[in-house]
Amino acid sequence: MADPHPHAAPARLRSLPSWLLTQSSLPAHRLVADRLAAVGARGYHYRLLATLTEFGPESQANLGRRTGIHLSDIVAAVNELAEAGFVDRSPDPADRRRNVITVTATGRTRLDELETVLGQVQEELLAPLNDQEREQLVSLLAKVLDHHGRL
Amino acid sequence: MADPHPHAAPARLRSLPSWLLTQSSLPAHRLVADRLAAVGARGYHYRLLATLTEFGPESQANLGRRTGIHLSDIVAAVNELAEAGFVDRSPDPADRRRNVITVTATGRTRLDELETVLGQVQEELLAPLNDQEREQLVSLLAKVLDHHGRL
DNA sequence: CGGGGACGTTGGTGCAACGAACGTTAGTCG
DNA sequence: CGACTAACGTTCGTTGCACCAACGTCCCCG
Repeated sequence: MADPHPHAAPARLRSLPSWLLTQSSLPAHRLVADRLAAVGARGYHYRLLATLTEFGPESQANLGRRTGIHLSDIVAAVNELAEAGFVDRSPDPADRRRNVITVTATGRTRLDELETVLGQVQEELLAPLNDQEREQLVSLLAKVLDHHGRL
Repeated sequence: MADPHPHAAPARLRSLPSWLLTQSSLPAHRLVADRLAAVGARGYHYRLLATLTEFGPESQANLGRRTGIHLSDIVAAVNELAEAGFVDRSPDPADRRRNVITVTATGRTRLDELETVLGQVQEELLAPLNDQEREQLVSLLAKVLDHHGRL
């Protein structure tokens, strides 16, 4: 037996934050996408519904800024949500350039549904961490995220 | 002024580990890709060079397992590295299915070079974190990563 | 009232991860 | 020894997400 762990990653990578970050984002993303797909949703849907219920009706441009979703992708996602009856898209009477997006009652139900799914995903994703470690991770990542991009 | 922070992300997202992970992996990935591109390299190159210098010559399949890079992508990356003279690809006399990849002297120099670049990237990426926090982050992410996929 | 700038929409690009298929070679087991 | 299974390397193609470019519409301000 030459190497007891022929699959082990090199130490240089295992201590490289940027690598750890991008690598662990893969299972995270996959889990989220799969579980949401199982109920016919996408990550964008949750992001939008969550933002709308927290801040109230907003324009698509603002939704893009809050969620980090590109404007052109917002269009498609809102189309899907509107078609399913989860949100309402209506022109802003005060500014006819804008569309005002509003969550519907069934949209709020949908959000709850997705929230349950995502709760299970977090559990699966962070299984090896205890509660304190999870809080630490969230806090650390939030700091990093704040430092780049969004305020 | 209705909302002092029209760009702020909703609290639901800001406390959702899977979202924080995928979001913060974006600047990380972008920084790495850009800085490496500036010296004519890609993330794959560093991963491969680091693995080879740490474990010695290995087959492409094993490199794939260690680095998490898909076999078909290994081919292309090794082509690039070999063409630049950073690695040597030769058939394994003991097993003619395999290619044995070996780092060259200039390859080791190249690794040092990339390591310097990546060091600066980490600094930039983790700027808001102190040393202890960085260690925590690395430790937490390693746990998560170990739990999924690679041992 | 003219011009710069924001908004929404469409269509297309780039890239990393992944999947499928194939020829070749090793190891195994009747 | 002969057949079957599995691993390796290679090529080609696909997917999914973030992003860019261009356009028409409309607001606001000087």
